[in-house]
Amino acid sequence: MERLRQRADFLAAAAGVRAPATGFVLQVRGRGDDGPPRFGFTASRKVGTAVERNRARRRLRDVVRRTDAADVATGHDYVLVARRAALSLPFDRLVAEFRSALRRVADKRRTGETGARAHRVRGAGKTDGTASARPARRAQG
RNA sequence: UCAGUCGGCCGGACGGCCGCUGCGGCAAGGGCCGAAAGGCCGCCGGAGAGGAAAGUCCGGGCUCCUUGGACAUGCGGUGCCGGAUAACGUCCGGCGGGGGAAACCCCAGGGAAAGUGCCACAGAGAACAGACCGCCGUCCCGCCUCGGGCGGGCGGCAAGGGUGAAACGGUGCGGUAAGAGCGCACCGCGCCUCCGGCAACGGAGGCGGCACGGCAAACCCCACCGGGAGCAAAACCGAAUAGGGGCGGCAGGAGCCGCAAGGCUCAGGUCGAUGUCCAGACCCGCCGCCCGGGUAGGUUGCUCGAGACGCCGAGCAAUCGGCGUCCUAGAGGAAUGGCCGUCACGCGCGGGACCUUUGCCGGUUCCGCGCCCUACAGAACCCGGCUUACAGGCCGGCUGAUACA
Repeated sequence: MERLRQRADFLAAAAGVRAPATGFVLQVRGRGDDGPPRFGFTASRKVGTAVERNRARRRLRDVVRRTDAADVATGHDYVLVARRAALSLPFDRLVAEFRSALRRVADKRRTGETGARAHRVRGAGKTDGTASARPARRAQG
């Protein structure tokens, strides 16, 4: 997994498409090339103390690591902004939320529209039933 | 065993799957990103948060700044004595004062006879203090139920009451009209001498009749210490763009001066919604190359150090010396983890057995289920301290009580 390091990259992603969830807010920006996707993680002071911020960032990092491939587009930067719930939510729930958020973001980018379509997309994310199938396939490879 | 007190230590364990960071070794040829500097990509091995990593309150190392140094002034800090230390406001050992039955704990603990200032309220009186109640008189006046009493005047008194944080030292005896260091003894206080101690200070003796209230976290005085900023310090490498300097090539209307270089004048272009005129400001060339400063960015600084552990020695101790062994996190939108299982510890609920009891309560142990699945908390240049936070647990010293021997 390639990580975002420069402050400018984070600022650019913040201006892109966003998809809120209980545990985090996902922000995506197309870079305009076809390199590998990159990920950044942010946990502000609002999340809690230094210990809690580190823990939130590490959990989100592993959420991304276990999801990989499929819904992630090449040539895009993804930033996960941690919320306080990222500390207490069950891990499986976070993984499901991340898949849902990825799908919503992809829809938004395809239609070029935001706002009105978000309701339908959020409903589609809840019916996602492939949560347990993906890690199993990973184990074979 | 219980109660208290002081000090030290630990602060989950094991395993599975999947990851991260840097180090060492092996490979050494290539690929990718970038304009460059530089970065990333392979396999194996071992390593990877704390006692406070925290607050950023003191003290240092290190780096840069004032050209460098000295002194003075100002400002800030510290404040019993001795020792430890690189240094400290830290630590150790003492001294003095206060608390406790004791172990032990607490103290911002220099100077108030260098000066200035403040001491509210209450109270009669508060800093060369003071008669409100009261006590006393062989003094004077008046009245009466007349060897006495009452009231008033004059005078004496700081013992008692009352106020206050504090009232010209306390207790006792003598003394007196009543009283008072007025006199005496003891205690306190001040001064002097001697003795003990490196010293803070302690002890003894003598003298003084008591003067010298408190506040210096009020100004101040005295002694000692301190230049400022901080790793986003700082060093090196180094784009794009704008601007600076230099070199070369090409272009350069008209007139005048000049051999020439060049100079002057008139033209030329840009500026306001547009055009003309006037005034003003600016440009007064274009292209290529080179140089230096410097921003983004990159690399270094970055972990071998007042280092850790063990043994021996010195010292009451803080600590110091010697010898041996070891290398023990180095990130940078920030690695040191995520998920799961088993176990331990703790807490709660239910049940069984045993001890105790009339019984309840209580204690021990076993089983099952549930909870927390750990508290406080995450290195950010590095050390020495201080302060604050902390579930639970372990060990030891000392004091007191009880039991046994």
